[in-house]
Amino acid sequence: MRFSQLLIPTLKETPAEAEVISHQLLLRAGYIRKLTSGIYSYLPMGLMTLRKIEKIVREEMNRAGAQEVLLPMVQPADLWKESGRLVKYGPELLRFKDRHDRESCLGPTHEEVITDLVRNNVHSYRSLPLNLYQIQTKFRDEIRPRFGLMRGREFIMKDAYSFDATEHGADETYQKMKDAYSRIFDRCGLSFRAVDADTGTIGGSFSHEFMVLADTGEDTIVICKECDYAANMEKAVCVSSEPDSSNELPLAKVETPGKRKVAAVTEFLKISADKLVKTMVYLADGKAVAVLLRGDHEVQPVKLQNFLGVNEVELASDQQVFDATGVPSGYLGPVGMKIPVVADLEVTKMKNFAIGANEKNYHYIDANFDRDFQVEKIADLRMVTSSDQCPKCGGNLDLTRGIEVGHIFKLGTAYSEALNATFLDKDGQEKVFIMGCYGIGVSRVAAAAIEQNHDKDGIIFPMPIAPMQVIVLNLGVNDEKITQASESLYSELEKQGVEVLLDDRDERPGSKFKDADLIGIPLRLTVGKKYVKEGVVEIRQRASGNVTEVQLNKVAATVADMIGNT
RNA sequence: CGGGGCGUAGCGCAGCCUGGCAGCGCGUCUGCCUUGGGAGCAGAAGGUCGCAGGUUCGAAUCCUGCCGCCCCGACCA
Repeated sequence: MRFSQLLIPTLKETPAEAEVISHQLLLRAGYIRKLTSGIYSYLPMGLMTLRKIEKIVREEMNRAGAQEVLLPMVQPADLWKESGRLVKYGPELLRFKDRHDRESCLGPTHEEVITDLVRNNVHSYRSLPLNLYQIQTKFRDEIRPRFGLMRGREFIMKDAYSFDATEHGADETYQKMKDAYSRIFDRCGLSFRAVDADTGTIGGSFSHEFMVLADTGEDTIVICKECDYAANMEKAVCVSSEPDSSNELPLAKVETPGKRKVAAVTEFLKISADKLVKTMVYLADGKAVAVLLRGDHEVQPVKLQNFLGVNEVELASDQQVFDATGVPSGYLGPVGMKIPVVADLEVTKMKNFAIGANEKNYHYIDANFDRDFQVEKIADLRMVTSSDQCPKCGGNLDLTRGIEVGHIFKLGTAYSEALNATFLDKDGQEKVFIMGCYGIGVSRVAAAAIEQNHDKDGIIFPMPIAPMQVIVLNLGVNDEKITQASESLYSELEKQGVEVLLDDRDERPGSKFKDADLIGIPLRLTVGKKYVKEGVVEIRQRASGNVTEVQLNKVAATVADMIGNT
């Protein structure tokens, strides 16, 4: 393809609206343009990259035995009523009425549609297992779209759904998908980890997220430095300390005038934060519940939410705390607490700690669990910290940022039961399908790849997902010899099946070099002065900056070699 | 939805406080010149100053309402 004829509107300056590097570079390199908040047009270069990613996804999905389908984007609301998600999914599901006043919605995901398809067309265990996938535009009316392709409202997703006859089979399918995903992200040249994750609104029994490691990621993940343990913060298991074996001292009430925050109380009492238990009040679906936590720990809201079995937890305001407990916030404690109390596991290991006395300006010291108070339930409710130990091997943990590019769920029978999707098993019994679902944010992969591969000059695409493999710079469009060499090189490479972009624009060399760096094509061939003088073409690798000069007739072979090796 | 910021040429911005000819840089177009890291000179095109209303002799500027965009938070594959 010729640069002069392609729509590649590169920008010299960074658009003000772009905050993260992938967004900035996608705009500057002419890959995408915004239509409105969270909704983007893909220009030729952007689309080429998406197609590259899709190709890898298709190959690996097909290899894993999945079949490609294409499901409707517009879906009847009735189907969502049937699954119970019309309400549960919330305003993120874009709803509208058609001309006949029929309630419809734009598909944010396709569990309902696929389950409907399968229940109507698959009736026997003989057809199982079955794994169907599609690559399609999804629409989710995100509360706050941001960071360009990282969190759009409209985005391209590969979603797959599996149907198995047995638990064992479903687990095997899940593992197959996990392996396929690892191969996909490997082939995309990404540095990633598969982490234990919460199942969220999709539901199901367990799941893994595939996280690309990047500082601009929206999620924090915890990874073990010594073994392969990795988990989302919402799921990371906190290993509690050995129980403190000190002798229990008598409970004593002390005056702590105006000391409310952990830092103020511990300073006043001359103790460290790990010798204090704080009492946090949360509203769980509107009902107040107190959570006990070591002073230097934080509540992990999703753990709390799942533990309590509620849809929503929210930290109570000072006023709400007072209304619920009759105690001003800052002096709350478990002794004589009016609302239900749950405790983080770590609290049960502590001895002789300080707590609020449920009375303004007073705390207790040398409180002890069980002796001085009881709680309703105990669980791992806190946020893991970098000083925690790996639950698997006891090694040191690292907290790092990640971009979620894939998420796989073992759904179990949640949808097949809701939609009554059944098959006849070997034994003649009617059974519900055991399902799994598996998503990849294709457009997000492109953004994640850029977050991970760029420098001050622009994008550095890994070869497998670069829009093109090679760019040829004709530095003398008005010089017959240079132009002739560029053209013959261009057509020779194309003949060999190399994806090549010829910069045949009448621009000065500087602009061509800058643009080539910006758009991130892995190999750059320069035909210019040196060709006229010495008959050589310069080959430069975008990633390493390594330069080699070779005679014109050897270029194609050298390039083919380099592509094979990247 | 809460908090903050912004909206002036394709892009980046100044002008607004203190009302009085619509500006700058880059880009675009034409010509000359130049050709290995976003050159130079000369000329040109391009604006409903987000929209609506108000105040005023006069509004990009002051007031009111609305719309849109970005960031933080809550929320979310």
